Amino acid sequence: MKPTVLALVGPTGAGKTRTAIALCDALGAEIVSMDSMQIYRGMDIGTAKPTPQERAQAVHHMIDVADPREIFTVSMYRDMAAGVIDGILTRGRLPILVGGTGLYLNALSYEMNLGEDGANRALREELNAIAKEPGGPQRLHERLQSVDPESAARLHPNDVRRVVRAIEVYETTGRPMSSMDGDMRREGPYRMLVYGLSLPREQMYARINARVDRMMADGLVDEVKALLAQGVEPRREGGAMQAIGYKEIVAALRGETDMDTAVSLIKQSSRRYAKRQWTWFRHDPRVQWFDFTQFADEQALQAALLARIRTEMAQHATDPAG
RNA sequence: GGGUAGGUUCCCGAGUGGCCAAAGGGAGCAGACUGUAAAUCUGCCGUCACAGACUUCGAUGGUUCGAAUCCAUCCCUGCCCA
Repeated sequence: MKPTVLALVGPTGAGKTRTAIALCDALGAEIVSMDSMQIYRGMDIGTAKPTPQERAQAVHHMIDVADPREIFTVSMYRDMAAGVIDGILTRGRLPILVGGTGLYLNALSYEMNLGEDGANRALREELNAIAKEPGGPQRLHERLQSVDPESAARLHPNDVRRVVRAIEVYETTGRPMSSMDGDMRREGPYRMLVYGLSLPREQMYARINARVDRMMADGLVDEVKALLAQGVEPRREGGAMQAIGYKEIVAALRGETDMDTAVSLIKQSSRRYAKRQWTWFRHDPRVQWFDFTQFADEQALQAALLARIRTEMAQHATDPAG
């Protein structure tokens, strides 16, 4: 019988952090953060990382485990988080995945073929160089077409990143990525119970805007300065500085925009990000949604969520097919 | 009061007689997503009974087979002179 793992997902600002903490005591659970940016040390304000006080209320994992000067990837996340989850289970506790990075949830949910071959950096750079030439994206797409027509048909020629990765997979494994589809869809080692927190679009956007203002008041600019002083590269593709709230402040610090513009850009990207998360999770059939407007207050929602979790865990325990 | 530059679809901004529902960008909306994922990519974007029709380019009137584009008057805005 696969061990049960809980997941609490939803767009930014939906209240995942607080709700998860409230759940932990009652369930004997430990939080495994599922956030691609809270991973990095020194990025606290802009990522809305749980505060020290919050972290004292429940055990948190997968926060501050990466150096912002390094690039932390999905597969690294998957490997490290899997170890953490197994440790929690071994201690007889319940892991609860909390965060808004959909890809990370899937990496833990399915046997995604991430781990077999490391990124082929040299080849990737070579392909990326081709992509920058005029007509390059088209030529890359044609190249993929000749070795993996199925993936090529799936990918838009402008989707350079994915085209490059598909070529890379073929070149390094000798197998087209599309032939691995079956492997990648296979269920992973855990039985996932996924819950989603949501609220109406307007409220969500209003909360995001307010949260960004609070981040500025809390010293986001200084936080970014500290990261830069520490040697974090401001312009690298990938890694910490592509985080919303950080790249915009960097631009302002360099005088490319003024601070007011930066703040409104942060709000805007955050809203769009929330929309993308919403799109992602809404299309995940496993998610059971809890909308804040359907409950009198936060406590009522938490109580309902807790009741649902208990019911489903009990069912699972008695389900021989489980 | 005089001069001057202008008023274009949610915003910015092309367009100077037909090829214009009107380039391009932004915003917005929708979608995708398998080792960068808070990233990246895609589609839609005047209205409708949608292979067509209808209403738009400050307002009104005019020239013309035909106008966002030409003319007249008016309204408004920026700048300069008084």
